[in-house]
Amino acid sequence: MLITLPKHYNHAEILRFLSRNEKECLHSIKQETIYKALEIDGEIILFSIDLEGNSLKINLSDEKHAENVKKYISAWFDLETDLGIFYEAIKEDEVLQKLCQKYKGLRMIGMPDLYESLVWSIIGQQINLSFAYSLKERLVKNFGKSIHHNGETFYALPKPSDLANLSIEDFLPFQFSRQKAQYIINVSKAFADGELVQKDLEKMSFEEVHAKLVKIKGVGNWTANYSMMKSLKNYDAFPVEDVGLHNAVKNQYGMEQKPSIALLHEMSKKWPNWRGYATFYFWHSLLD
DNA sequence: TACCAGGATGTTG
DNA sequence: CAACATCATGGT
Repeated sequence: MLITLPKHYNHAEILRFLSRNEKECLHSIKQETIYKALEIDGEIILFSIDLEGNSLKINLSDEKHAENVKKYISAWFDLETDLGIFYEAIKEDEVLQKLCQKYKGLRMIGMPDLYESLVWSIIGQQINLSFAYSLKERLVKNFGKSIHHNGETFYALPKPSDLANLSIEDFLPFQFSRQKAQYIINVSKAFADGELVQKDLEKMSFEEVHAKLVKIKGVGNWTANYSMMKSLKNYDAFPVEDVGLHNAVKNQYGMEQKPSIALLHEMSKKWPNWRGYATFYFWHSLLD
């Protein structure tokens, strides 16, 4: 199966982003081939992605899920967005424009599954990324399904129902704080009980979705915006409290101190309608 | 060793 | 409503 690539597409930068942490367990990369396992309808499937000319070549463990996988990859690598519009929108900002030239064709690597982005952002709250990856790895390997291929094991994210009925104590051996464990249980219950349905949220306004998300204990403004930009294609969702964004902005603009929230709101006026995409590009600059 | 980490919530003044 | 405490531990 082939997926034709859009106008601006930079596979090298996408690979660089996907390789940013060795402990990443929800996909893996060997010899520039990307592997990912997904749980669909209770069964686990594995697919791989290779760049081939102006297309992505996809190999599947089970052809009957071809359409699902194609849609997944399109959302994961954000293949539908016209990046030219983004680059045009931010041209008033010379610093960001320079980043856009440097990473031209980098697409926002999303999380097509809203549950994944919520769990991941809760894990990442207030701890360093390295530790966050360790926590995610323990969660996935202990509660997620896995599939073997060529002597390797690939893991899929646990489903909400896998975690919804756990207790806080079940998380403690994996070094989750009680608070973090409770937050993840809260989100899992919201999905398992049908309180959050991604397909429904995709039709709602920013304000409606934001309100529904922050109603869950453990989901604040940062988490809601992070998930909306990574999973709901809300490219203006702005996780303004993000420490990584603060550090990247400080570096890129050569500031003495990290910017305040108020200053970031002011600066982001030069990224109209694309504050989330801008944030993603700033995050990417941390890999340089 | 102290301080920070891709925050959120509850309490206090 | 703003400031502070708490979570809890890895990384530097």
